[in-house]
Amino acid sequence: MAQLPSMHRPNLLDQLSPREREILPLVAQGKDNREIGSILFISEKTAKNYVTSIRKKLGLKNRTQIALFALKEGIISIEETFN
Amino acid sequence: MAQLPSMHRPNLLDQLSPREREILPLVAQGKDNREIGSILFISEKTAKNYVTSIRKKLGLKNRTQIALFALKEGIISIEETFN
DNA sequence: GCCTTCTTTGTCATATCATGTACCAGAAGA
DNA sequence: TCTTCTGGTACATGATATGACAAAGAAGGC
Repeated sequence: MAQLPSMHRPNLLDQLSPREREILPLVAQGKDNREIGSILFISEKTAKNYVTSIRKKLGLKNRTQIALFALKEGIISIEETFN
Repeated sequence: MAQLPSMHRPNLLDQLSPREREILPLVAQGKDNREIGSILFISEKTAKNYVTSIRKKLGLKNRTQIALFALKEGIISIEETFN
């Protein structure tokens, strides 16, 4: 049986702060830390900290897995990625 | 109108060598170079080189974009990723 | 068939840059 | 007080740029 994107397990996404939920789709679209920083007007270092925090909270190994997670959860659709 | 995964543009995938086509889905599943190396019994360095070559041939910036590309093209499905 | 010549492929290496890991700390606000 | 947002340092690991070389195959002429 299929899993609807909106019905998560005990809700990993709720563990993310509002700002982290802003970062997540940008990572998932294939953007690097420098790009994320300039989009949100924060430093690359801060962007990096958010990505690390997201990754740890979601229990993932790298930012590619963050992207795949976001797609699985329906946070972004494949059409809204890079090009 | 929707685009079928099997009808590519002038076929980017044909530019990839057989070995590169083996590497591509592994990248797309969120695996790092060390994992790819041990799966294919080659060194991490060699895996690294293949990923670079794939990325350049496909005109992408990083391995997250490789993953997103592979999903768009239907080379892998979201279900066959990491966990 | 045999001998070049060119190209592709697969392999590994070194060097540099990006990302990840592990913290810390101040400001602002609920 | 507690969380969130922000930026930072220091170091480890992963990713990217580039070079190199051997093996194998295609293509052609002799």
